[in-house]
Amino acid sequence: MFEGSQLAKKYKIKKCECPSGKMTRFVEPCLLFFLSQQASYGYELMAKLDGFGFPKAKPDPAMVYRTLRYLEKEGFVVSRWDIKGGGPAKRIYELTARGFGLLHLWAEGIETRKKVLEKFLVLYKQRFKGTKKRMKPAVGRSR
Amino acid sequence: MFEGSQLAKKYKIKKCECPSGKMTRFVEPCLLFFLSQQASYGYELMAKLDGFGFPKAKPDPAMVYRTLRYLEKEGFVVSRWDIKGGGPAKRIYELTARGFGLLHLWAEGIETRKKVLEKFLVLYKQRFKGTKKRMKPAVGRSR
DNA sequence: TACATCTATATGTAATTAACATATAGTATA
DNA sequence: TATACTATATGTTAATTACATATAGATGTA
Repeated sequence: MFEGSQLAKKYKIKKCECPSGKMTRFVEPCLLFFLSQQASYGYELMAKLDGFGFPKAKPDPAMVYRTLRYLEKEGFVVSRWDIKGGGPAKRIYELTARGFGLLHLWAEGIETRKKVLEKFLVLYKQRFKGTKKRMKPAVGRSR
Repeated sequence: MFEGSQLAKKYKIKKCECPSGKMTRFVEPCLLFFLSQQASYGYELMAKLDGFGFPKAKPDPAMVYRTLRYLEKEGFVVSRWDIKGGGPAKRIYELTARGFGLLHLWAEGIETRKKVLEKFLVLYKQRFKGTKKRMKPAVGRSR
């Protein structure tokens, strides 16, 4: 996400020191949402995630498949095998009523998250507007 | 964050199953931002975090102190002891030029995160507008 | 037909990050 | 002199992600 960034180069901040591009447990709500649109299976859901504009280039298959199994174990989705179509058998997942409930809950949480990030960005832009983003350390302290 | 939520009750979703209120590594950029305003120390920074509208009620002292030591180890902040003021000695932190760089990098990352969350919410609202948020599972599948 | 490639699902393990618990100690106040 | 508050810090467990690898059917192609 930040590799090759101009800022990272400027301040000699290596990749490993950079803020991670993780979106904590964001795969789960995405899967729930996709399944709320229509039943689907792991491989296809992975492709949808790929086009979602994730920070990380590629979604991890492990995350997708394990999350789906977890959701089924907890009763948020149900699955059945599809051996009709071409290629290897697919495990088709469908969202249950509880699954819809979880999705709505996630949406509330994501709304909150977004607001917190927005608040940060408002304060940040306020603090640095007009500057060249290379402020000297502030002197003195609070109280 | 979701305990006591109407939705959670409605769908019998227990606390432990709920999406976590975590904001991955969000303490770090907040500390950097506060220090970009003025030098400060752990206990005071913790209080500022508290008022930031975090999903979790109280910030974890362990996170704050450990993050500050990490930032110093990596050269993003420098510290000195303050034994003048009342109460126990305080370790005052100041942001370095590299620290400012890291903050700007974080701001870029947070902007990206926010956009991803926004995208999710737009699609979600589009999908469920007008419904009572209790949709029956979709039938049929893709292709 | 043999081989590579694509589709599809799945698990094992290491690394990262957060959460919870606890220790230490100086200062203020009741 | 106990109690609460301020202040910093570390040890350990739990949660979550990242990376590696296994399996296997179907399809294309040399």
